[in-house]
Parts: sequence; structure tokens; C-alpha cells
Amino acid sequence: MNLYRFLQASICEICADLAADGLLPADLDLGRITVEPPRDPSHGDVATNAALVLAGPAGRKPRMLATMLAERLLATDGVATVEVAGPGFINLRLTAAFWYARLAEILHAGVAYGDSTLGGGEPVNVEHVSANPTGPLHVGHGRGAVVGDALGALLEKAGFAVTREYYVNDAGAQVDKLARAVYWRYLCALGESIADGVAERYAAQSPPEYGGDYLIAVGESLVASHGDSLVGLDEGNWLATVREAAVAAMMALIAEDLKALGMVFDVISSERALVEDGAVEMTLSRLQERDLIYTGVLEPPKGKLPDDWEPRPQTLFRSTAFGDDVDRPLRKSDGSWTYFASDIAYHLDKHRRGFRVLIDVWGADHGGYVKRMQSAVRAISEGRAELDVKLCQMVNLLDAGQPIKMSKRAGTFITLREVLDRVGRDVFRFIMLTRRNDAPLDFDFEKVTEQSRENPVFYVQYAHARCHSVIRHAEGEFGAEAVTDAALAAADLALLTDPAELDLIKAMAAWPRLVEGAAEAHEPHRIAFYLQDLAGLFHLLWTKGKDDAQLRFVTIADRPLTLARMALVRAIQTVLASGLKVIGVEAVEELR
RNA sequence: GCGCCCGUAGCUCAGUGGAUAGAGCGUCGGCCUCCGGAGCCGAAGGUCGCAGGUUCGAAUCCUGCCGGGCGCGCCA
Repeated sequence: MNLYRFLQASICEICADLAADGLLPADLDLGRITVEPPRDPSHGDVATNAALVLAGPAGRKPRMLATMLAERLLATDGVATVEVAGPGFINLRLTAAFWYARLAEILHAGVAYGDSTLGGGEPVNVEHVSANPTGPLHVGHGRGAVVGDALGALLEKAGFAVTREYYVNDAGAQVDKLARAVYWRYLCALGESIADGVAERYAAQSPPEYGGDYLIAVGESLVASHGDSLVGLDEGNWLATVREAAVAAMMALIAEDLKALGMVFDVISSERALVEDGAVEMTLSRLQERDLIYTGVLEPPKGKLPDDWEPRPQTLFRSTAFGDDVDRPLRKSDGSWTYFASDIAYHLDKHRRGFRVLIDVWGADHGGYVKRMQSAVRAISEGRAELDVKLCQMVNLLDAGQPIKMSKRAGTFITLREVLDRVGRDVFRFIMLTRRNDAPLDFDFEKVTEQSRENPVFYVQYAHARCHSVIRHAEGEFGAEAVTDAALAAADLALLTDPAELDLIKAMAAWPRLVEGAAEAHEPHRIAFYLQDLAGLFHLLWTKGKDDAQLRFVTIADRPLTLARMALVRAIQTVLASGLKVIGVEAVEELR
């Protein structure tokens, strides 16, 4: 349970009671009341601003109102002390029994601890990765993938009905360029079976923009499937065939990368399919009916002009009517749709599938696109849907503090797969969440793989493994049957009296609120930060046991105390596992 | 020039309107030899970029500056 929400409800009840007794106005707005942990722990376990926000509307002095509320709060179950502080804060301390009940709750819930009904089953669509199918994923894609996947898991834990979706941009100019590069590889693969210089001449006339070796195999497979039948044809006669094969091959490549990340998508949407279904025309005609599309000439961008700027009438979407800075073009000069046009159709498609909450995870270089897409979503949903875009900043690869220089041309480009092969999925996923999505992130191969306290992945996984180790130790001393879930559920938790033990219980009791807050803010990195904090508290208590034998988890001479502490350790292990599950990192029982 | 993101301790960064702004690293001063190992305690260190505003209360919201990143019609 979210104890802060629980106490907030209690406070609201008290206000209702006071109103019924004629001591407060009946129609007070209780919405601004917050219940939260005080920043300074010496102020107690929980603080509320209720008296401060109600004082004005109720026509009372804050401290007087606080005193009135405090009196009744003291009678609330689980509340040990209440004091009025500062301008009118009410500080609460909760009883030990309340905290022990939280511990029991964790043991009972298992990794489901922290699950919330906040979302109420509301459908949420999280679109992420959505890399062009033109090559293997790079590290930046990997960051977006992790952010999106963890955000999805977080929202699920908070009670939303999440769909994870990948949008394949398989209709634009980029995939045509890919097809040409593959065609060149195809000519090369035919080698001596065709006339000399055919491949060279093609490359000279149409320099491949995708030069990666990963296209060699695609060219070879075209030879296997089509022989030399594509040679000598006009582009129009082979482009579709080659493009289809190339996109399929690239999607297979990307699927492998995603599999290496341990990632699964619920829906994969194709831009080409949308376009071929006429979804773009349909979408735009709806907007046309509402007079949101017109032909006009855009003002040139202020400041330095693009070299080839010339005023030109274009088909424009009236995005300024929905918060954008300028209206945006929908059609290219060759008559085809802009990416924006098909993306509007795609977002309408998502909305029509029942989503009012849309989340897109993009690279920060697409930041200039956010407003127009949000405008479009407002327009096509007629204000019923809202788009949140999470922009992911750059990942800087380093080795022992030295930046790794990457160049596609020089062939020193490091793919996501290479990183995963080197450090493993768990390390990558965790590190990607050790910064907010909108902050640049340094990824140092040396640091993220070392087994030290400075490495957060190791630090958290070690805490989890250490929990298992401690419990194994207790099993060795008391027998496996002594520390079963049933036995721990029956332990006398009141024996946990050390402040460090209570701190740990309180930290775990904060987990449900953290999940809800992170879910509402769409900020999965908070999970990783929380796990580091919790692991730190556990390591701290463990270390205290080195100096003070009284605090050791396993005390052979005191079975009841050991059992109580095993309950604590099991709970810590459970909450760590619960958080690791959200970010998709394995909760290991042993470190190798 | 315009838009978006960012600016918090020496460094890297947390902090969804609450009280005396936190953590890790680094620095300084003490300890420490292990339930499974990469350690513990303490100290110093801040006009939260600057200036206004809203509020009982602002690192947080609004406005304007300053500095950095990204983007700026027919790429995605």
C-alpha cells in the first residue's frame, strides 16, 4: 500500500467529520492536500500541509487548524505522535507496529509489492526504438529502447494497460537508398558471372549511402533467390523487390539486437502498410473537412537562410491552431507525403485503437519535431488524446575515461550489439537508467564492468545476491524449513528494533509511492536511483554487523531474532527484485 | 534570429510547490582484517546561472536576460 495515500484518505475523512460537526465549511477543496515524507527525517515519518492549504478557504489560522486536525489524527490507526510545526505543518510519527505490518505486507505480496491500481487499466501506448530499417541498432537506439521498455513495465506495475510498439519507417526515401546500396552489393555478389565493371559503374553512378558490411549477405541472398534476373533492369523494375528483401533483412537484424536486449514488442506497425491502406489520405481528408489543411507559403526561417530557399506554395497543416510555432508541410515537392503526414496518420491509427495516452521515445535530435506532433495528436483526437515525448540524449562511449572516437566511414562505428556482447544485457539496461532521459550519459566500458561500489549495477545486484547469501547461511544453521515463507511470516517482527533496521523497513515502505510517482511522471530512471538507495541501506546494515555482532543477521544463539531478521532480509531481496524486474535486469542469486 | 532541452557542492548527478537543498566520487582527519569480497565513521564544501513575478511557502511555476546542447520547408 501507498501509506501516504492511505493517510491522505484519513485526513480527508477527518475534514469531512469536522465539517459534519460544523467546525469546517462543508465545501472545502481537499485536492491540494499533500502527504509526503519530510525532507528532514527529524520531523517525523510523514508530513502534511493540510492546515496550510485549508486555512485560507476555511477562514482559520493555519496553526489553529493544524492543532484541530492533529487532535483527531492522533486517533488514527498506526499514528504514534502528531505535532504541529513551523507555519502549520503537521508531522506524524507512525507506530512500530505499522512498520512491521508493512514488512509483513511485502513478504505476502512478493515481487508484486508496489503494484498499484493508479492507472485503472487505462490503455497507454509506448512507442520506442522505431529506428529506420537501414542497419543494425546503435547505442543511442539502445538507450531509447531501454527507456521505453522500462517505462512500459513501470506503467504496467502502476496499473496501466501498456502496449509496446515499434513503428517501422519503411516507406520513405531512406529505404529506397538502402535498396540501392543492397542492389550494388547484389551486383558485387554476382561477381564474374556478369560483365566486368557493371557493379563499379553502378556504384559510381549511384554511390551507396549505406556502406556497412552487413549488407553483403543481403546481396548474396538476392543472388540465391533471383539469380542474375535483376541485372540490367531499370530501377523501377527492381526497386520494390530489392527494397522488400532489404527491409526484411534489416528488420531481422534489428529483431536480433532487440532480442539481445531482452525486449519484446506487442505491436509492430509499418509505415508502408499505412500508406498503402490509404490511411494518410483518409487522415488528411478528415483534417481537410475541418479546414485544418491549406495551401500556403511559409515564411523563411529567421537568421541564416538555407542555400536553396525559395518561397513555394505547399500543402500545410494548421498546427499553429494547436500550439505549434508555424504550420507544417505535408507534401514534398515530388508529390509524396512528408514523414510528418504519415506520422499523423500513424498517431491517428494509435488513437483509434483506443489510446488516449500516447508516449513516444525519440532521440534528442528529433526535439524540433515534438510540438508539431503534439499539435497533430490534439487535432486528430479532437483534444481527447495527449502525446508525451521522451527525448533521449546522447550516449558517450568511453573506455577508462577516454572517449571512443566513432566514424562510420573509418569503420570504427560501435553497434549496440557489440556493446551488449561486451558488457551484457543487465549492465547496459541498468546504466541506461542511471541518468534522466534528457541528460547526456557517459558509458565507460571499464567502469560499468568493474566490481566496485562505484558501479551501480554491481552494487544493486550484489545487494540482492547478498540477501540470498545471508538466508542460505541461516538455512545452514537452522535448516531450510526454518526460513520458509511460512516460517518467516510467523516471525516475531517486533524483535527488529535497531534504527538501521527500521530505516530499511521505511525505505521499503516508500516503494509503492515511488512507483506511482515515477509512473505519473513517466520517469523510469527513478527506479534505478531508488534501487541504489535501498541497496546502500542494506550494505550499510550488513557492514554494521561486522563491527557489532549484535547486529548480525544470523545469531545462532537466538533463533527468534534470526528469524525476524531473515524476514527483513527476504523483504529487501523481494523489493530489490521487484524493482529490477521493472527495469528488466536479472535479480541474480549469486555473483560469479 | 526562432523553438525545445539543460544550468544544483571541486567532479558526476538526484530532487512530481514545502521546513535548515541531498547522494556518490574527490579532498581532509580518524578507524578497519572479513555472517561472502571489493570497507567504516566524521569534517569541510552551495547567493540551486542572473534578475524580477505568482504564492503562506519556489531549485521546482511564470516573464526577461546570460551560458551550453539539439533542431530549424521538400531527411527520418
